[in-house]
Amino acid sequence: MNKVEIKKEIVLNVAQDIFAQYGLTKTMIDDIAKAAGVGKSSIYYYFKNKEDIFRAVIETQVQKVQEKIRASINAAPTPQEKLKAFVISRMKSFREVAHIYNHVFKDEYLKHYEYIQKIRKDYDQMELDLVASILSEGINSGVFKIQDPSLASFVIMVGIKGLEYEWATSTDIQKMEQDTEKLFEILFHGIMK
Amino acid sequence: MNKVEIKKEIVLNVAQDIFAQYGLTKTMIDDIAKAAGVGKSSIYYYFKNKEDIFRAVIETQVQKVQEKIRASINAAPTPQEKLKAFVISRMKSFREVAHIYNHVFKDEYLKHYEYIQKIRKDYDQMELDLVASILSEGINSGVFKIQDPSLASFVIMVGIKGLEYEWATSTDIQKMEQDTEKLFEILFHGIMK
DNA sequence: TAATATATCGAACAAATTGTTCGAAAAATT
DNA sequence: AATTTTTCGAACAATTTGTTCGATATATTA
Repeated sequence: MNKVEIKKEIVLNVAQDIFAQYGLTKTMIDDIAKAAGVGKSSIYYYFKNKEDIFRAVIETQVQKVQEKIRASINAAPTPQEKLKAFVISRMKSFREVAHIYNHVFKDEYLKHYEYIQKIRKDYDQMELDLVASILSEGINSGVFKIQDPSLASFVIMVGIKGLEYEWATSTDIQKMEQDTEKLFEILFHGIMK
Repeated sequence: MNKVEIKKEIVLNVAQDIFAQYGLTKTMIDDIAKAAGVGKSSIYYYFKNKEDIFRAVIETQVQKVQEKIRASINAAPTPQEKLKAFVISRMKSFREVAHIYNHVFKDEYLKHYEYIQKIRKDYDQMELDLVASILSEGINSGVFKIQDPSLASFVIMVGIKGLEYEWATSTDIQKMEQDTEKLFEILFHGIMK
């Protein structure tokens, strides 16, 4: 990582915190510049404009969430446990980025419809593929009996998203994991051979 | 409370939340108006300007903190327990208004030096008087041996403020109360007859 | 009901804010 | 020493936003 990339990283890190607290519109370039310890105009040496920084922050966040989820799935041995790992890891990661998540998907989603929508859509598709691949693996190894994996993963994702609100308001992670366990107990007995 | 006062109260309540989150400068009149469900210009029927709302919010907060502290002192039977009640109640109240407290006394204290300084000064004086009166009561009832109550209360207040940072960063209220207990154990044995 | 007072808001404006550009000056590299 | 890379102050343009004002709606009073 060369010098420019390091500086970019620094700016991105402070921008992440400030955006998380204030959102896109209420964050000023000078806020970021001051926090990063550089002049306001220097920011434009690294990024095209404010939205460019915001986009980079969001993309970094999304990528980190993806990586965490993938890692926890890979660490799980069986398809059943992979599914559980996916749900729990997703839940935890979302809680970690809850602040910026609120700004992106609630406060200001109207103004920046286009590219936020695209990021969201891409992310949703990636999750769908992930779940579908877990299900396929389960079918191949003979533990799941599913006719249409992509349909099943769609249903699973819809279910998870339906629980999002409940998870967002709860503070007891252990209880959430227990609830997830219960959910999957029912789900597994519906699809297991 | 008449209609105007009720509306003022509503505006003040939403303004409190928004100021707590964004601070004075980053809060827009329209944010408050939208949250209160009124037109932007209607706000000016109730308040002179933005700072007027901010000042009212701060004053309300300060007053509520004062009331809580006074109530808990009155509920305590002995001077020793009144002192303890003061410290613990103050600590808890400050934690409750921590968000707005940060904005008022950290982020923007330079811009609005004059009246924030005055509010702070008045509040400090009130606390000083409160502690002094508790000490006086203790002296009169013969449980405290103090030459100069106002000097002693000044020292106590300085001590409490010195602990503020530690309290602000800690999340374990029970531990904080235990620490306070220890502090007062020492203090009491120094001043008790 | 008519008349008066109270309450609300849209539109417009002035002032301030702030994202962005640009050229010059450091700092680093060749 | 020359050239390239990096940084930033100052200025500008565009936007934002606090505030005003007159008109309209709603409530009150006579």
